Formats: sequence, C-alpha cells, structure tokens
Amino acid sequence: MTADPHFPNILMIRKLESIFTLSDEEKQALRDLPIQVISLKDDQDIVRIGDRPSQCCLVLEGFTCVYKLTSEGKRQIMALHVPGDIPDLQSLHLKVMDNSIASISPCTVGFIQHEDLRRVCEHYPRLTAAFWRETLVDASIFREWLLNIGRREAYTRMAHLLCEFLMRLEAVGLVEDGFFDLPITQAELADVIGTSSVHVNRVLQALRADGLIQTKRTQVTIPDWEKLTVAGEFDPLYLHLEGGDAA
Amino acid sequence: MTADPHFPNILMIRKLESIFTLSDEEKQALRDLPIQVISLKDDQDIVRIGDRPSQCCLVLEGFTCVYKLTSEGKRQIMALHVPGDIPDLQSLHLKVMDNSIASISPCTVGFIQHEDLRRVCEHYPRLTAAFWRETLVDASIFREWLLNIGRREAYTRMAHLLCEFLMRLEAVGLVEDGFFDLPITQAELADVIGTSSVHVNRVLQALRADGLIQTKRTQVTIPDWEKLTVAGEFDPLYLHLEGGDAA
DNA sequence: CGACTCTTTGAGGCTCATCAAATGTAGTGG
DNA sequence: CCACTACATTTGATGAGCCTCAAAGAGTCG
Repeated sequence: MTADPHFPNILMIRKLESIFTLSDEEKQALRDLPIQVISLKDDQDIVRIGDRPSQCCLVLEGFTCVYKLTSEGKRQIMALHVPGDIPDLQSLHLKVMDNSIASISPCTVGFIQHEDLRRVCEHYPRLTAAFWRETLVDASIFREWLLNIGRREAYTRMAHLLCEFLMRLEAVGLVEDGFFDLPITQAELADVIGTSSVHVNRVLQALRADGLIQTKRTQVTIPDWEKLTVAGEFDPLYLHLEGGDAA
Repeated sequence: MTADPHFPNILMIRKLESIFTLSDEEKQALRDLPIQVISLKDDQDIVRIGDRPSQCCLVLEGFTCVYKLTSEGKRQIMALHVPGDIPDLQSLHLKVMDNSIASISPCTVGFIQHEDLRRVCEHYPRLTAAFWRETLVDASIFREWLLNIGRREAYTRMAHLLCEFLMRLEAVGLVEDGFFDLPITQAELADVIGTSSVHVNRVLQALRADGLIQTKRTQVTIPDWEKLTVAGEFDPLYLHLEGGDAA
C-alpha cells in the first residue's frame, strides 16, 4: 500500500468518480475527511450485531464480510466487500447494527466518523446521493444473492459468485488476465453460498474438471469468461457498474 | 379505502412519522406531492427488470412482491411490500431496474414522479435521510432473508416469515389479536422461502399440527406469538421499527 | 354445474448435510 | 532441515431434507 496518508480518501474518491462526476469542491471535501487507518488479521470482528457505532468502515486492502449466525451457530455471509467499499454505511441512518462485519483475510480498513460524513453530506447533496447509491448497489447484490441461494444449485451458485468477484475486483484493478487472488477458505465460501464446506470442495472440483476455473493456493484463474458466465447464469446488470448521474 | 384524495400522502407521512419527527413544513411538502393512484388485479407486473422508470410506486392497499427469475424460469421473491412501503425507491438513484415488481394480491398503488421526489429531497434534507433510511431497512430485511434461506430449514423459515409479516402488518394497523389476512398462494410462499409449493404445504401442516398457526382461507391466526418466535428464531431487531432520528 | 385454481397426498429420486478420517500444506521451534 | 502443530483440503459413506412428477380433493366463480 502506498505511504500516502491520503490514500484512503483517494480510494474513496476514485470509487465515487467511476459513477459520478465530482466537482473540485466535492473532491476536496472528501480529501479533507479524517480517516483513521488500522490493520487487521483475518477473522477479526470489526463491528458486531447490536453495536451502535459512531463511525463507518472503509475497506482499504483485503476483504471483509457481513455475516449473521443462527441460534444453532450456523453462519451465513450476506456480503463480501473489497477495497473501496464501505460495508457498514447503513449505520449512518440505522442506529443499531443488525449484522456483524469481520475481516475475511488480513486487511487494512479506515474509520470515518459519522459526524464527519454527515457534515460532508449536508454541504454537498450530490455526495449524499452518491453514498445513498452505494447502499442501493449493496441491496441489489443482496437481491441477486437471494436468487442465487434460493433458486440455483451449488454448482451454479459458485460459478455465479466467482463471476461477481471477478467483475468487482476488476473494477478496482485487482484482476489481470482473468487471474485474481481469493484468500478465502472453502468453509468461508460455504458460508457465502449457503452449503457445507464438503460440498464446496466437490463443486470446486467439478468446476475445475469442466475447465471453468483453475486454482493454485488462493489464486484463481478464469480461462474462459464466457463459459463461466453461462455456467453461473451471470448477468452483471445488478452490479450497476456504470451510469450513476441522475437523468 | 378512504375517498380522501390525500390518503396516499397521509399514509406516507404516517409511515415516516413512526420513525422521524417531521416539521410542519416537511409534512406540507409531502402532502403536496402529486400521487397518481391506480388499482391492480393480482399477479400484474408494476415494473420489470431492465426498465428505466421515471417514477416510484407507493403501496396503498394489498401486497406487492419484488422478484427475479433464473434462466430456467424459477422465481425467487426477494421482498414483500405492504401498504406504506415504496418497493422501487432504489430507482431514484439506480437508473435500470435490476428486479421486477408485481402485485401479489389485488392492490392499489400510487405513483410518484422521480422529479417531484427529488425536488422535495433537495429542499428538505431530513426527508432525504428518511427515504434513504427506508431503503436501508429494505436492505436489512434482504440480509435476514439471506440468513433464513441460506441457513435455516423450511419449517423455521416459514415460521420466521410469518413472524415478520405479523410485525410489519401490525406496524400499519392491519393486525387484530394475532389475526391477519395473507392473500398469498402456497406456490407464492414457496417462491418467497425458496422451496417447492408441495413442501410449503407440508410445512404449513406441521406448523398447524404444532399449534403455532391457525389458517382459514387466506386468514392466519397466531395463537401463541412467543412460541412462534422461538420456532422461527425471530428477533425483530433487523426490522428497525423504532428510533430513526440521528444521534 | 362445469371450469379453474389452489391445496393436499403419495412415491421415488436427487442434492446436499453430516460425520469421520486421511491427506496436504504452511508455520514454528529445535 | 526435520519434527511437530495447526489448519485446510480431500475422500468416503450414510441419511435427511427437499424436489419432481402425478393425481386426487376442495374451494371459488361465472
């Protein structure tokens, strides 16, 4: 990671700019946002269900996950977040956390105080819209995951998840030639797609056997994007990767 | 339904007021919003995936659902909306619909132009926050449904869904003594909880046999709320039914 | 009363969970 | 460099939950 103390701010600005055109003033306001950076090992809770946080968390490096547990202790991961995402942006308007957020790989995150974020939003309504939109895209991904988990079988689900990951990582420059790092265990993948780790293992073997993915440690290569999207019934519409400025 | 031409506006105001305290000016602005009311039979699409709507839809009477189809034509319902909800509020900031919305019972809905909604939000930032919060609660429900579908079995899932429905309908005054109307077929319930209609039928029988619900036509009675919440592992936290004003 | 839709029931099979154990792969300290 | 530990992946076997197909009852409505 760059030593630039403003790297978190720049990451956030780049992310918003991929959708909205920001004025110099807006960019400056974002650049001036105080962001407290900390590093985490994997599997560390960042916020917990029931908390009443006074800050939001911006992912800088690595991946985080949003999860909940059933009363029998089964875990469901509802979302994965990559650098540039703000997994608990909702806490700006919902006092109590209704889910927990944890690092799923070693990662770096930045904390932004709610009051600072609110102040910026008050002065720059277009930034309010931009942040609001971020939470709407998150919601859109939840919907797609509901379809995935509710109505597709494990093989398709996994292919779909890998497609989504590739696209989202590509958007932040973390993919080269269909090749990216996925530092997530099979047990965690199981918690994402709602199956068991044993079954994840078998599904991954099937995907490899069908030539849809190649894996080496935590590295994943997609040799044939077209084929994987077909196997995963993947249509990137729901990611809303372009066109944010209101009509 | 009342003949009052401002009924839709009043419904919206009441909904927001259950969370935020609104000033007279804010209320007046909402009362002045033009809303075009129309009636629908059941199973009618209101907006479709891929559409670029220029208006939002406020549910006035009956229920609507948010759904998507897999390429094999299987349907997953991602959300149910009750009077007072705005199922496609997201379209204010996401140009293209990533899901379809349909009536699931005969219903009345009101359409509000995006431009009108935007104008109100510009003048009253607290209303922006209130609408933003609505979309955040929707997202919170998506997360809970992901846990439900991904990690709980059908019996628990159904109990959970009925708990949620009771609470949400109670919030808009549509429940009396644990008794409410649920004009939804078992096939539709199956699309909600991600199973088959045959299995829904068996699960409902089991719930009846266990004394957790009583049904008569589309009428549902919950004789023992406490027992049903245990069976459904239900914790209403995720509905965020109170406390919206920022700290 | 017939046409339609929805609910209910049965039977067989498939997907996937669970349990348990073996193998593989870092990371640590001697 | 090797033994040792801690995890993660892989494999096998068994069974539970649920799907699908098919057909029979029950409401509901013109």
